[in-house]
Amino acid sequence: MIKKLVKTKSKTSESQQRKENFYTKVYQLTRSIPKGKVSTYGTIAELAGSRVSARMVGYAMHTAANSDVPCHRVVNRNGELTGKHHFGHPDLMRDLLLAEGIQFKGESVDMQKHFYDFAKPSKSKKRKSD
DNA sequence: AACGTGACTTATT
DNA sequence: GAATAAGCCACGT
Repeated sequence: MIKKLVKTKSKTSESQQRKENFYTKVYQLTRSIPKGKVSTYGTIAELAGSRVSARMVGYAMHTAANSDVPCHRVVNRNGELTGKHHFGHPDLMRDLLLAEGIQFKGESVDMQKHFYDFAKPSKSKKRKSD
């Protein structure tokens, strides 16, 4: 513990760091999704920061759309390809997922088979009976 | 700097 | 059970 108050910079950096950290986590988590699996915004949001809203995850994706982040493996809690319209072509996302071996249910991903739980237990965390 | 918008989710009506 | 409201936080105008 040599120095802990080296706040030479303004506090602005702090908030900036926080959000960058959040994005980074989101990227990491998204990248850690194995091929043939998908995850949801809510899950990632919780793992990236239990306080952040799932919306930010989507935003992070948009920001990371140019990175190596497989955004197509991230869908909403309903398994719907909500962000398909952001891939350049509405059908591109579905194509990518299909190429990964992911099965579809109409316009949505078959979550029951492809929902990737990063570290969550087999049982839902707060979902009721579901 | 206020306002609107958005790749979400949950609760209420 | 579909429609509406509200919470969430960052970003562009």
